[in-house]
Amino acid sequence: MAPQKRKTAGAGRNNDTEQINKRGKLDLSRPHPSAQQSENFGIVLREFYPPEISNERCLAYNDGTLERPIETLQRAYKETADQTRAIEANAAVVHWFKSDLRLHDNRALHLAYQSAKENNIPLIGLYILSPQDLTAHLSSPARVDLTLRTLNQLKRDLSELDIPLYMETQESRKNIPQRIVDLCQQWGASHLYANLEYEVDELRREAKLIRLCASNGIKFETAHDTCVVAPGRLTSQQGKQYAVYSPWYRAWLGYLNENRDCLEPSEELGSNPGDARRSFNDLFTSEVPAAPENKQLSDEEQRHLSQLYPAGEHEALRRLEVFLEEKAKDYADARNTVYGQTTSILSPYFASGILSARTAVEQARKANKGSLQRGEPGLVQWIGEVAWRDFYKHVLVHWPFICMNKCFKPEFTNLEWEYDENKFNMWCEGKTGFPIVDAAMRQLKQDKWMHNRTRMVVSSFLSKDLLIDWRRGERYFMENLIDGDFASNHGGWGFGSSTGVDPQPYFRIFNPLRQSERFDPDGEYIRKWVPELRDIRGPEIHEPHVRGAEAIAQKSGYPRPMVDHATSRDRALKQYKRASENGP
DNA sequence: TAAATCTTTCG
DNA sequence: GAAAGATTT
Repeated sequence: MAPQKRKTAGAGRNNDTEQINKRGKLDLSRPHPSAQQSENFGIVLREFYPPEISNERCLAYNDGTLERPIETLQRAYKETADQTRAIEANAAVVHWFKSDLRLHDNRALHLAYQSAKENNIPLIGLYILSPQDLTAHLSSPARVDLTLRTLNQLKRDLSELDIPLYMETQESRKNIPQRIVDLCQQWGASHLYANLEYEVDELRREAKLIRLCASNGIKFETAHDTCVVAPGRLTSQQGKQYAVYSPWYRAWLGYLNENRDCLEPSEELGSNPGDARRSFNDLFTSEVPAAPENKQLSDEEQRHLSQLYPAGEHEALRRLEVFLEEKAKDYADARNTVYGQTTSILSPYFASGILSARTAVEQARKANKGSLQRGEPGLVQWIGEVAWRDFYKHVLVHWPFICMNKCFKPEFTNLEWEYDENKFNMWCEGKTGFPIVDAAMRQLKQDKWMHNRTRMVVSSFLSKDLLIDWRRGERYFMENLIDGDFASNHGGWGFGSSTGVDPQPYFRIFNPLRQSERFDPDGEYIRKWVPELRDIRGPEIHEPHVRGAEAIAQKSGYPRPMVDHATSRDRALKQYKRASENGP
């Protein structure tokens, strides 16, 4: 056996250099060494995922000779095709709502409706809340609350079309496929529809459901819906998945210009094709489930959040319209200004599927006189931001191992992150002594949302200035954000910490002070979120302790900077450089 | 979608 | 010696 070059010594380190081939690409034919790093990331790994997800199961997704979850699903369809070909519709058609909580422009719902119409049978909506799922996926109480509030509206809107929405709680996620089959059989439904979610657990669950349905005489059809361009559609000339946004974006634009039907919204639903009031009357009284105990908001939070983010797709469509009419023209210039409503704040609605990304892009295109890439700079830029959402979902489908606590760039797996609870808590609580960072973290804590610019600032601060494992920040965001979406959140953290696909280069380290001066020039954002500094009027607010506002800061108890940025910057450069030279 | 530092240019 | 430009991290 060829001798292996000795890398950084250290307990639990795997020094296998063959993992990375000469082009620096991940060798997918063998387990990734980071999978054996559970000692290093022990606290993270155990906290992130339930213990039944072992390292071995992580490896499967990482192994190119095995299959991706999307391929597991495709295989399930292939192998059950004979069983389902002959299935005929009988008493009802079911649409299973997941994170597609809308009637408008919903691909699978529309297919379900068409199927019901062709067979003159009732359409039934189904929603299952799984507390175990919510816990495993770190769904924030705010997002759960928005979901439940939206279900109330969805139920009303469906009811007006005489379509019932049956909702229930299933404690264990494992039981969901069987429960769905049971319900279908109870209702005499032989056709089930749902939109795909692309996370590993979800795709594997759906693959199981396809087989379970097939063996029980039910045809389960899934649709690509959440992305404007379905994952897998865009590959480079060499047939590879893009790992850089810009070329991917050009391909995305090209594809949409060639395939205009991708942007066509699904037809509006009419009233229930079958008489559900007669056959399924009791389903109309189904109540929205309660939030699980660990996902509850206080009354005050609930009031606050339902004011900030009113539920339902009518609100989402209204916001879209207002944004496109009033804000979009300034968006290109104003979007980085962190104070005031310069952005659309549609992310909570995208994340839970209350608004269709397709509708959003199509409406923006129309507002831009039919062009996706030329014309009004604000509209073009905004379409590009919605495209980032597609990009990160495509990345997730192609490299599903990112679902398993892996960063995209393996060389940064072994970076010597800090795990200092105290420092981490100072970041969480917005007590770092860097006004722009603290303002952002407090905005997150109270509004459960943060401006995109400050997401980059605080993620850079955590991973570069504090050198704390970016996964802790990723997790904290998921636990708090009302718009928490795995792919976008992971993508954003990978970008900010320079460990992801198309990241900013590791030596591109934000200077919190410079960011503050550029994007909150008048200090209004800081003044809004950091009351200790409210009385500081001038530019010293960005750096109170060294700009002559020390007295105010001290009196109000605003903390001194917890680190020296220049020193931290040097340390981060050194560590990142070392990790990138040493490899995984 | 960076910032720091080094180098050149101009008055 | 400021400001613009190029290079480095």
